[in-house]
Amino acid sequence: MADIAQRVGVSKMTVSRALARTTENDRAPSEQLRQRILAACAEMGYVIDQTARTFASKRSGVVAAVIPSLNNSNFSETAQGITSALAARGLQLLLAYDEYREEDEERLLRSLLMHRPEGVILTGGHHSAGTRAMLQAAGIPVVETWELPAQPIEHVVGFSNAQAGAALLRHLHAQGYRRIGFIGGSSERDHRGSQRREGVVQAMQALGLPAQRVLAFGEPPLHIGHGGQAVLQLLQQWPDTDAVICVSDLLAFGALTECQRRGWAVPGRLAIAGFGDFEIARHCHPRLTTVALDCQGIGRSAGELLLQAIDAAREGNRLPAQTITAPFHVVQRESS
Amino acid sequence: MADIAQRVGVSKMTVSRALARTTENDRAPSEQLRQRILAACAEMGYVIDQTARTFASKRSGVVAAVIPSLNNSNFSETAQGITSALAARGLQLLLAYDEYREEDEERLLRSLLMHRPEGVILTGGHHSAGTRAMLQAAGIPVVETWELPAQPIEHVVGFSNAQAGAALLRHLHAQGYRRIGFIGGSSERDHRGSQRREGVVQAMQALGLPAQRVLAFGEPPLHIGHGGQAVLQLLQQWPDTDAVICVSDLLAFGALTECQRRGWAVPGRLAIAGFGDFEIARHCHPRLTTVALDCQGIGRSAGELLLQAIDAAREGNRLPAQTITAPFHVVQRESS
DNA sequence: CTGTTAGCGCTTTCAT
DNA sequence: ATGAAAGCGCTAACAG
Repeated sequence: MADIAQRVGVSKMTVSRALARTTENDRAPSEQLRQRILAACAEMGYVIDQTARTFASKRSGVVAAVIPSLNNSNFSETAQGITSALAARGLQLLLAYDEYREEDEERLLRSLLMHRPEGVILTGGHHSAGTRAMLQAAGIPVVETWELPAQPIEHVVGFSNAQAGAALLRHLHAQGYRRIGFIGGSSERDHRGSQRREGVVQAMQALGLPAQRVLAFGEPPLHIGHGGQAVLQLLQQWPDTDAVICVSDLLAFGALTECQRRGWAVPGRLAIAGFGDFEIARHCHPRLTTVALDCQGIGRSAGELLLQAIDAAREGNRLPAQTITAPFHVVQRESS
Repeated sequence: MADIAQRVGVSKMTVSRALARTTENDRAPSEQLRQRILAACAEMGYVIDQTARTFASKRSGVVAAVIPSLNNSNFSETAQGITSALAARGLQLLLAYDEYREEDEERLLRSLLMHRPEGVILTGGHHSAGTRAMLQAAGIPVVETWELPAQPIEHVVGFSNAQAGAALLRHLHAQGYRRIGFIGGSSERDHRGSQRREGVVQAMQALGLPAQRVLAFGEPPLHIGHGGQAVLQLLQQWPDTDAVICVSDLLAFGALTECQRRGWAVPGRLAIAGFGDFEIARHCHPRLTTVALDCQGIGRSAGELLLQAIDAAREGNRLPAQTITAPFHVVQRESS
């Protein structure tokens, strides 16, 4: 920066101001001078050192987020939503993923906090005491997403996975299906999946349906392949099943193709419904009945909420804890 | 850190050494003391400030990568491969994506370089003069992936997309198909797609096949839906086409389901082949003939290569430019 | 609109 | 094995 300053014939401080966003009590140099300075930077290939800037200003310009997996289009869409919200204000997203290993979340969060993010976005509402303590100590705003936690850390942008599951079950019931099964993951690692299952089971019971046809199959992250194996097991165990709800569209698609390979008509022999409205659900044949979510919208809202909280924090205030409920709706398609 | 030091009754420097990895000329305190220091950190919720550490040591512990899109499983697998290679050495991945807008790459790279990464991984081999200049000025090791650039910036982990396209064309030819079409993106934005197309066209010509059935359809990122529209247009224009190569499995899947909706047998009426061996290609019905790549392996190799280069740089040396060729192979499945 | 001074929290270097 | 001093590149605060 000193080199640039010397080259242009001004002080370091003027260069600093030309490269920074203008604040109220620290006004920018003239536009003409600024252009000369930018030109000098470009010529010399100078890129300002964000590390030093962060260090001096105590503002990292970074937001940290933890998602379960990159390889799930739902979460990568949420990440894109976050990115777009932050980009509008020049903040960077530092993204980490734990492949559904929640025991890793703490370690991951620690290494994220070392980078002094100005805010944190988490997926889900189940977090260890250690995680909560670290966030508390960091004293930065937090948004939890994708669920509606009973005891939120602070802000929330989510929806009730249980209600969404129940809505889908009631939809199939209204279509006339009565011997409905559910396929999900075998562990408690995927809390959102478990909540959907509970919502489905409760809705079954409320409608007086038998609620045994519930299969826990495979460890998250669940892939397409799991769906095929699971549907075979389901039909072997309860051959008269007439419809199945899958914990995600990926599983539903796997179930669908397995049925096609066996020559079982979907929805004639078995109706299939998924969850998430993945791109594949809108395009496979037959198209999948599913629950549509605005994944990118969840990310965008979370990002915008965090921006508000960060703005407040920069001015020494604290944004009161907010909970934003994201919409979902059942989409009726050809598979049921 | 001073607080911790005071609490334990040592100097800041001893705390610093307890928290740092031991270097040769700067040895760690006794294990017992170290444990006392770590305990004090945990008690006080202290997390070391990576910003200050980076600033003082001139080592960020960060590697930056640019991929075209998060929403493409090929690239997110590569990102996972990079992450796993870096994690082994405690380095963080700072990931950015440009949604195939190469004009954004420069802007993206600038904001990445501000974080003073110790190395950079790029996707593809087509980069602007500005990008090259910035990387040159940054003086850090660079790995390009997913292509074999004619003039690499430095290191490369990739494969020839043209050869891969040609191999797939020859495979279909060997199966007996003669009126083969190609569906790809309409712009030059996706260089890898263009290279595949060129490989396919050259192989057609080499085999004496007519090479007109080449459709450029839609702007990247191409989705499943594009495949369906494109295959309709292809068959409308050249009704006697007996096989089609799609620039990615996503397009191929879209083409497949469109055929199914129209009642066209695949491969009876039209054989379909994709590219990338996405999960969907292994599970749809019929399964897709495609070109399999080790996406995660590309990421892991790129990460490991970069680690070597970073190690060399830390010791003041420079790793000679290396090119690693990643494998691909045609996978014959039911769709052709 | 521009400049000067001090210092952010840590590691490097050198000393003991 | 541990400590003291210096300083990394930038911005805040204040001065003009």
